[in-house]
Amino acid sequence: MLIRVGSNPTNRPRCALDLFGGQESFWSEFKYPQSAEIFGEAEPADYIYQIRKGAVRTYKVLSDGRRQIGAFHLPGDIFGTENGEGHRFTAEAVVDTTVWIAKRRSLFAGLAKGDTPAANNVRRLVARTLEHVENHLLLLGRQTALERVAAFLAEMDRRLEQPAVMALPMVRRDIADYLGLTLETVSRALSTLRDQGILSVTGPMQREIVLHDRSGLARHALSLATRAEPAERVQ
Amino acid sequence: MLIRVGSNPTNRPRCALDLFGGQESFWSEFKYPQSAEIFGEAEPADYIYQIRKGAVRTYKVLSDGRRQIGAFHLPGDIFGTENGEGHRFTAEAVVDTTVWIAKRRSLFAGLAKGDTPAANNVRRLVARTLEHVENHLLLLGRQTALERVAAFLAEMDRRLEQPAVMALPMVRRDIADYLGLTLETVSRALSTLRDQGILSVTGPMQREIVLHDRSGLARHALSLATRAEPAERVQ
DNA sequence: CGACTCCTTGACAGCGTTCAACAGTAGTGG
DNA sequence: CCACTACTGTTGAACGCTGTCAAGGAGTCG
Repeated sequence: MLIRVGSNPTNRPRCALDLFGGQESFWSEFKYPQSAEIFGEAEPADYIYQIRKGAVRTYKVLSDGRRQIGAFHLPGDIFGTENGEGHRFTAEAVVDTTVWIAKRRSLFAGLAKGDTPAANNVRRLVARTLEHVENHLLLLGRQTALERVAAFLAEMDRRLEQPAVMALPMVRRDIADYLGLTLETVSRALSTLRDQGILSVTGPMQREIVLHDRSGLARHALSLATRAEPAERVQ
Repeated sequence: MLIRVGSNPTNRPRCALDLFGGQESFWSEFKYPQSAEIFGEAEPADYIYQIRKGAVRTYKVLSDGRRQIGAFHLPGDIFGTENGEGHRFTAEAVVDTTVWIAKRRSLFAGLAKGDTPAANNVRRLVARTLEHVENHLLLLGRQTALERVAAFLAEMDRRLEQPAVMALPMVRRDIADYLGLTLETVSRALSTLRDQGILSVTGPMQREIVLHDRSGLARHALSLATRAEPAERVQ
């Protein structure tokens, strides 16, 4: 149905997230069922969101249906921090998801009043967003399918704090649309890594990954060139 | 040699760019010859730059030499506005380039003091950067070679304000590294558009483009899905 | 049980890359 | 001025990575 489904917004837990540098702010808790749209592209950006539980994908869609997922957001992550007039992505719950929502007005009001700790935190947040999307440019423009999947797994492993079993919340098509591939290619890359002994794929829907060889994975996920050792242009 | 080559930084024209909302600031003029490095990845970001003349490319490089250009900057554009500790891109002059440079400290000092016009301008600048890079994600992840080249030409046409003859400052390899393609594929796409009568390629180095059919070009450069007309997923 | 979704795997095709040849241009030094 | 070299761009041919199409198994849900 993709309509906004929220719990009663009147129960507002007071949660002083460090985003505000000690200034207490009011956040409302909302719940979205799997595949529910949290906000749509070009909608006014009135709130910012922090995930308590679940996962969210933000994406753009071309007129013929091709989709590019810009990011996955996991518990603790803050999203919806667009600086402009409205959202530039659509946000959907990957699985049943609980978020805390705060009005942007209060946030930027504090920022405009010279609340430098809050301002710095917001800037750091935007900087992280920018850094992620810029690294993703390099992945989408210049890496092979195997490198992309390895980079994705390494990213998830890091963000989930290297669990013994990595439970991916998203389906193969989501991964594919995040990496600019097809779901078949993602599946094949996972099989390749499995055949190399780098990981195991388990779970009822094959969505649990056990990493046996993190350095082997890192060998597939490329690193940036260092200034000390200038890269020879291959071609 | 790629070392910083600057004119005497002591001559400082006073230029109140509207970035500061009327607050006058001091900018120094610098000149960089073709292919000179303006700043390197991970260098401290002490200055911001506005282009007076020429063009600049910002890029990342993988350890094996694969390069992804994140953006081209043209006269009037401001770049080097990273929020974090240091630059996350390398910036090079595409051709002989003149820039105005301002110290970041003065800029963010005004921002922290609650200078809301300046703060809003900086935010708008970062928002534009974010918007461009997010659209580029969609291009790199989900568009064909012809669509990418058409989108690039449409972008340059718009930014150069639809000149009769579009003089591209960058070589084919730069375009390819911006679009995630090879230079041969870029050349082939240009030939295809030429054979379709959409443009002509002229000039001594084939770097002058005359657009005959902008709507024909727009037909190749895809548009985002609209909310009113929900996209049927193709596959 | 039946319909549906999700995932894997195989066969094949195609788009873009790779490799190569050639032409035009710019820069350099005699 | 001209030869020489390096760089840039176009085009052709072949290859290969990834997409497309298809089949089948496993899990989920009513």
